[in-house]
Amino acid sequence: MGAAVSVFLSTFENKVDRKGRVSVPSSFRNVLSQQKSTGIILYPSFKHPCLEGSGDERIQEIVSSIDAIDVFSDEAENLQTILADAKQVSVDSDGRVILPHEFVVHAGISDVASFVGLGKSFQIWSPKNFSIHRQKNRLRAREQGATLRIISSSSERT
Amino acid sequence: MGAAVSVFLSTFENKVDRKGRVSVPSSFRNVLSQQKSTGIILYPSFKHPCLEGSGDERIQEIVSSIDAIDVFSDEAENLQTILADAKQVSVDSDGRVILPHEFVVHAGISDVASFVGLGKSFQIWSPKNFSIHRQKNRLRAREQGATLRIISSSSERT
DNA sequence: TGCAGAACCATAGAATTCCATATATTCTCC
DNA sequence: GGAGAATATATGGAATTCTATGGTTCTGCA
Repeated sequence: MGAAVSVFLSTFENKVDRKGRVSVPSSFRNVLSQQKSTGIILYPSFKHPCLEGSGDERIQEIVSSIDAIDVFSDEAENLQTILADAKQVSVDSDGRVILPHEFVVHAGISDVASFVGLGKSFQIWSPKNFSIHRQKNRLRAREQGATLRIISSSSERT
Repeated sequence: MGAAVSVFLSTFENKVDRKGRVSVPSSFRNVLSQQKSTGIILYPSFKHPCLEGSGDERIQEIVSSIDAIDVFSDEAENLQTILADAKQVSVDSDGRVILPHEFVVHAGISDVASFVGLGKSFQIWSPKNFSIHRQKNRLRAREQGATLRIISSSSERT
């Protein structure tokens, strides 16, 4: 077991079997258990052909956000859309989850899924789409000199 | 049984049979039983061609809201309209409810109903109407960047 | 008695749990 | 430091349980 970091980090490629099962990277599972999450929340990204994932305690935050604003506002409906599209998947005793079929389709996943750590959350991609996405991001980051900004913003918190 | 999150989540399409019976998604039933609801409260949505649903303790909240505001205000009348239009339906031993005929008509439901989780409450749509509604919302959410806002707001915690 | 609603089976398919194994990684003891 | 043991991870498959759904019977009420 690597030294436990409390954030989702790095990228892992795992196989998706015929039933849609896929192992959650063990380091991700450690983060989840630290968060006391009993499961994982997944929802299709608005922006990209991938899935957004996080511990299920995140759902409480979304629900609270909805409560805090006008129930009939666009904003509330945006957040509700996430809830409507989201699914909770439970991690089985072998550390696997089942990717719902619609999600597999949305992300263009066939037999391999890339788990991409983003700190507080993570994404699930098809390796192919992710490598394209990654290359685009790197190019842009280099042009914009994002490195400095990232370092300074991450230093706010342990 | 997946680890239960105590909110209505995700979307399920279930069949409505000739008698108007339809299965309540099992995860919704879990939320309801956690709330100690003996039944479900349904009322037609003002805004959309769909039904609003929740556990029956939600009615208490609406009643309190009415008490809290000016009895003769428009808002009070809106809330009272909800009470007047609402119906309680009971969940049978197989986990099904019967959708009242007027409600089926209001929502344009024929033989399939979509149960849409919105956190503390849920909606029931005809799949067709819902897919239109959903697409509109997703487009708007994408433009308004709902995803980013959630991620950043949750990262302030803990 | 006839009808509508409720309770009661029955079952196919889906989802969850359990078991087995290959591979990689870490530990231990020499 | 290194060989082998013990552990952990990823992955495939089988067995079991749960859910959704159709049909039938029962019951109260007009």
